[in-house]
Amino acid sequence: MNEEQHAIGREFFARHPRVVARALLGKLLIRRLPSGHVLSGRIVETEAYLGADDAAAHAAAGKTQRNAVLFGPPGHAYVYFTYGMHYCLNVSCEPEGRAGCVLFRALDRLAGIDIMAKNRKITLESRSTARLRSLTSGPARLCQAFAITRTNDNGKEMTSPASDLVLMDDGYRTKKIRAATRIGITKSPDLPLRFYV
DNA sequence: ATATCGATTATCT
DNA sequence: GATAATCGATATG
Repeated sequence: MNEEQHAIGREFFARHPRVVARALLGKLLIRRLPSGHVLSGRIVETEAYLGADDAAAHAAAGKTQRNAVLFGPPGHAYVYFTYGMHYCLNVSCEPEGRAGCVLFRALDRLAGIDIMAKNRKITLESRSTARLRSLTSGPARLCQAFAITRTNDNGKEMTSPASDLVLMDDGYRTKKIRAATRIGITKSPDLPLRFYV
């Protein structure tokens, strides 16, 4: 554990999702498993989802049971289930009472690669780059690799070093960040709210 | 490498 | 009853 490494505080997330999505690139997602194993990955792709002014956002039509976390305090996990089989992870943004979040779309795997492969049910006998990349490239893939589910993780505090799902800053700075339109949405497709390294 | 398609169910209209 | 912030398989170039 690097001594420069620290959990990112709640204030970081109490901002506009567009700002947070960009700022999260290069940060670490850490997962502590009940077994004691630790998984980690560096964030390389995110998307921002806003509130009432963003038709593609789950929060667009107001608060429901499903999206309640988005209206709560910043820095908490919003995990939703979609397409009948996939989970996706977001972190809540904006001050409490206002909706917004950042979707995690891809990570560069760091620690715990063999466990990620097991969680993904992927064989790594040939450690091809494509095979390794497929562990955590995609919002539902990274959730499966990190064993993130709605029942276990929705609403979880992600700013406490003691949490088993934490965001950390280790001082790494990304080189070039690019912006583009978001993927897989039909409603507000033209907003440049996707960020990647 | 790119395109198309089926899977499978919680959530909302 | 329709849709979905996706993925993996299959087909084709």
